Amino acid sequence: MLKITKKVEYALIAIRHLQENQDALVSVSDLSASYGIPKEILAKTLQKLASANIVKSYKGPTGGYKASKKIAKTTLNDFFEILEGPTAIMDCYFQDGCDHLNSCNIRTPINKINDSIRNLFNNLTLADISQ
Amino acid sequence: MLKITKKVEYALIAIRHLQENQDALVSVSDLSASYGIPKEILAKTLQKLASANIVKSYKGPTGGYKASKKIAKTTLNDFFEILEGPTAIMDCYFQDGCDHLNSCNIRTPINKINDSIRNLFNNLTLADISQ
DNA sequence: TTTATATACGATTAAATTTGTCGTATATAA
DNA sequence: TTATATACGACAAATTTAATCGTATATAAA
Ligand code: FES
Ligand code: FES
Repeated sequence: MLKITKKVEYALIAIRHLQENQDALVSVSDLSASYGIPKEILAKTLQKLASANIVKSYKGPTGGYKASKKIAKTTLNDFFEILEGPTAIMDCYFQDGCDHLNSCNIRTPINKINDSIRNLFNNLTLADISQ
Repeated sequence: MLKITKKVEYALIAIRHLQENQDALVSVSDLSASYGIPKEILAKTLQKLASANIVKSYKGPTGGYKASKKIAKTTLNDFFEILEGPTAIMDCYFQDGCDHLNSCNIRTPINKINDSIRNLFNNLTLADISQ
């Protein structure tokens, strides 16, 4: 219930490390070894962050990842959605029909809760939660 | 990721129904049939709400549940915690040791995010999200 | 007093989601 | 040419959530 995934947890760890070592080029193997994170999962996670320009990737030997300038300004909502898709406490929030078709009496509360959470995450940046 | 459970969904449906029919005594069978919810799950869910005095229960034939006066003032956080235990995006929030022992670099961000969410839920009542 | 129907509660099974692994391709510095 | 890094997709294991089953207890009505 309302838990974040390991993917997001691992991404946070990686991002924090890259931010604290701004100019270093860090490989997945290094991060994986330092923090005890399965290499393949972390790799795929960083690939997603790279394609969203949150981090920069460099291929080949001596390659790895660096923090991008965009990183601090990124909102929590964008960060989560890059990794996990739309932020919603129920799937129906982003769908046309609702799960209960005829007799749904929770559309209003579900939307209110979700709006509040999205509003919260849209107004918190990765920089905000780091200090 | 950050989803609510069916238990909470079912509880919301039941609560909304009981609030809209303040004086009626509604049985689990009725609710279950009206909204297409598995009876046993809904029963256990309402039992939890009853022991927290969110709803009142009446045994025997013609028995059922009623909304209590406490219901509207209940915060979202209390409501969630009655059904699902402590609100936390990661288990370590409520534990002494953290999951990464030596090399945890995400304690601050995890706590900030969780504090924000708990603050949000503590300041929203069931009445707030219903209108 | 008997019977039917409701809540109460624990144990177990089924389904869905999340987490982790494996295999292969491509880029590039040495 | 070779070793090492990112990139990406398919699959398997593990965990969590959802649903079912079984039994006990209370109580209104016949
Ligand atoms: S079930 Fe989500 S709005 Fe009806
Ligand atoms: S893992 Fe949660 S605080 Fe370290």
